[in-house]
Amino acid sequence: MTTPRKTQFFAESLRLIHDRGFKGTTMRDIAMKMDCDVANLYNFVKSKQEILDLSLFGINEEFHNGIDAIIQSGYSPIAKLKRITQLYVRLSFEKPYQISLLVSGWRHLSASRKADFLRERAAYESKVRQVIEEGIAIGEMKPIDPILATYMVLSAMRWLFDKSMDNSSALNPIEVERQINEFVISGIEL
Amino acid sequence: MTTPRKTQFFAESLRLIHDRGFKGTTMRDIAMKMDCDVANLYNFVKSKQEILDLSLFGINEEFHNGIDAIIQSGYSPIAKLKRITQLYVRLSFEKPYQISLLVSGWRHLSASRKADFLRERAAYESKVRQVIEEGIAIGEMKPIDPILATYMVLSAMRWLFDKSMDNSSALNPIEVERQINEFVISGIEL
DNA sequence: GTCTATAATTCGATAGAC
DNA sequence: GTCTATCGAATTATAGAC
Repeated sequence: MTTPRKTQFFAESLRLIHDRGFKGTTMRDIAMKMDCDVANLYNFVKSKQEILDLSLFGINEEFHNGIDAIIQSGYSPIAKLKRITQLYVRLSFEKPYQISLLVSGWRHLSASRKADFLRERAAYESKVRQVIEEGIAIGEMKPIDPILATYMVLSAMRWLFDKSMDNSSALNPIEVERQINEFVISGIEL
Repeated sequence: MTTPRKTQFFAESLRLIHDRGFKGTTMRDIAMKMDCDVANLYNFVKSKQEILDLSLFGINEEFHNGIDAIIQSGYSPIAKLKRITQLYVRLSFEKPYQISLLVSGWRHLSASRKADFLRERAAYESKVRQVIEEGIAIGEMKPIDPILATYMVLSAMRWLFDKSMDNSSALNPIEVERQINEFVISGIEL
């Protein structure tokens, strides 16, 4: 069951985890934000670790589903790449604190869950790489190293989640998406 | 005084801090790697926090000095940008664990030192932005948003330190630098 | 769902002998 | 520089009453 209180619990937790890191965020910190006692938090999760697990694999699945839908579409490699950046930009604006987990928070997963995450991440990086390889093969893209290109394309957007939660920057999602796509595509299009 | 033992202390500390995070790394963890007792570590620093402070502001100064030398040179904006990526790539290979601090470890600085760091970071981002603005002004670069361009250019390299410490990837620094520069410049050159 | 109280562990740091 | 020993504080998590 998802209650408003539970929703607030995850929202406050993720904000704190982003600001102070997972280990640097205590259950007391979260309880303070929730204005309740520490013991209450265990109504929502059975451990602190579970906050990270549920949040991280939630956004992970959402991202993977989006990628898979794009990969399986009939679009050209360039069009697919544009849709992938579009997906990443949208998620960075809508769920910046979850994206933060995909970028850096995953390090604090348990050893077993971390192995799961890294395996899945390698899998979707491989999917993006195959799009680029296909683009090169059909002459749509430059003969760039597909592995490096994958890292550069995905990494070029990894500042966005951090700025989108900064109210002082006031970015326009539409304009940001347009400019990121132009930059990325210019760097890779033949 | 810098002894071999002290050098090892910082090396082991930085590796652990990268893998487990600053809060997730304990003085006991470091002592274990050093094969000595916890108390010995306080011969090298007066607190755990000082490990982060010294390491982070050390690499920070090195990076800033490099940027400043490039900015003050007589090169064209495009050439300056190439040299900046060259500097970033070189440091990512030579000192990946320190670069990791610049990318994410800075969050665990004390409030006062964190403010210092963020001020200096904004200053050098501004310097890079001015190079791009000049490049646009003289018609060397596309009329891209200079702020977004700065973030994209710098961010496009932020995966590198992480891969360079991964022995299984075996990247060639020269080739990586060439491809990153080609990607970045293609994305921004008119 | 909320609270009080507390168990059990782990942490950074210090004192003082050698 | 190295060690033993330990302090005081902070942490996650649980038990049990309301």
